[in-house]
Amino acid sequence: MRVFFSKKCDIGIKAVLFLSIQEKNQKISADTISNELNEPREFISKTLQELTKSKIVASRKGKDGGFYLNKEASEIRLIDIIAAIDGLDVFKECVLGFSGCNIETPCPVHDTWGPIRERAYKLFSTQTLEDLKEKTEVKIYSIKNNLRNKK
Amino acid sequence: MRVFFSKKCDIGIKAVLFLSIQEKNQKISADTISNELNEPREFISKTLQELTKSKIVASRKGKDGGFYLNKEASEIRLIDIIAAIDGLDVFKECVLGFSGCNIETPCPVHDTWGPIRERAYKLFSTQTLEDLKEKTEVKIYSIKNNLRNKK
DNA sequence: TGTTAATAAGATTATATCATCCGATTAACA
DNA sequence: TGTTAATCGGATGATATAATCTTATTAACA
Repeated sequence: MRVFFSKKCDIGIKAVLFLSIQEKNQKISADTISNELNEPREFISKTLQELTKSKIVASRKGKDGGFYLNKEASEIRLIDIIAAIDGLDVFKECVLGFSGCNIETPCPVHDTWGPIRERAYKLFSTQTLEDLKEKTEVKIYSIKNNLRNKK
Repeated sequence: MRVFFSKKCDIGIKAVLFLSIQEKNQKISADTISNELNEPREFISKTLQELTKSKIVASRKGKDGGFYLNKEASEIRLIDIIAAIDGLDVFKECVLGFSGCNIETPCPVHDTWGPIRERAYKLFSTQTLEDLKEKTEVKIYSIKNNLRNKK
């Protein structure tokens, strides 16, 4: 079930996080990422293709090909991935779906939602993948272990 | 485009807010609500039917029938409507869609997202429709005026 | 008691999102 | 230079959500 971002966006974030903890410029196949994250291979591949258009990742065809980060991990933020896939409407539109919700004609929770949304935006826009690296490693290794235990 | 809740949930909230500023126990037809909120009549009616099951609103068939609040406005919170339609997963599940995101195996933003989510939950669960009444009136009248100006 | 105007409820259609499939292209390397 | 293994990109299928339609039921009231 969707929480805040679309499934595709979730997948994109996970896949890019996975790439961010690999050796620099190492090419990783969609197949590998799929196995490690336990997400459909084609969905991973489609989503990463989309992210190559916004220059966040790059890809290489052919044998030993795969995906890799197109910038330094310290130059990529989660908000860049979100902007590329879902867009930033979630940080702009009215939380109750009212049209024309702004300071002149605010919805009943406009004032209270504003700061929350701002804080969320900060969360995704201040930290870089480099900042998140340790936490990312811990989480991604736990997925792998979890899968092993289930077999 | 979806922001935080489903379209149906948005519609439910708007419709119940609309009912909350009517004279007590006055029955309002789905048709009227549809016109005032500028939303599809059938969608309004379907959604309110769903909310009758959770006893938030009540309805009366036949001539002069319609929908009305089943409780005092001071006893209904936005979270009650959200729980009835979308459920409360949005306040529980991992914002990045990681499975098993908890204190033991947290996702990279688990710690920072927690307080934001909590604040959002508070926003929807502490204020009642009665508390929001004035703001609701202002917003809903602005929709009507906006529509008139467009004609 | 018949007409009218409303919701109720089930069925259906439309749209967006999610997921998969397959042929074309590409590059490594034997 | 042929084989292999990867992405690319277009097409398609599946599912969930959104929106509509249709018929039944209900209640007011002339």
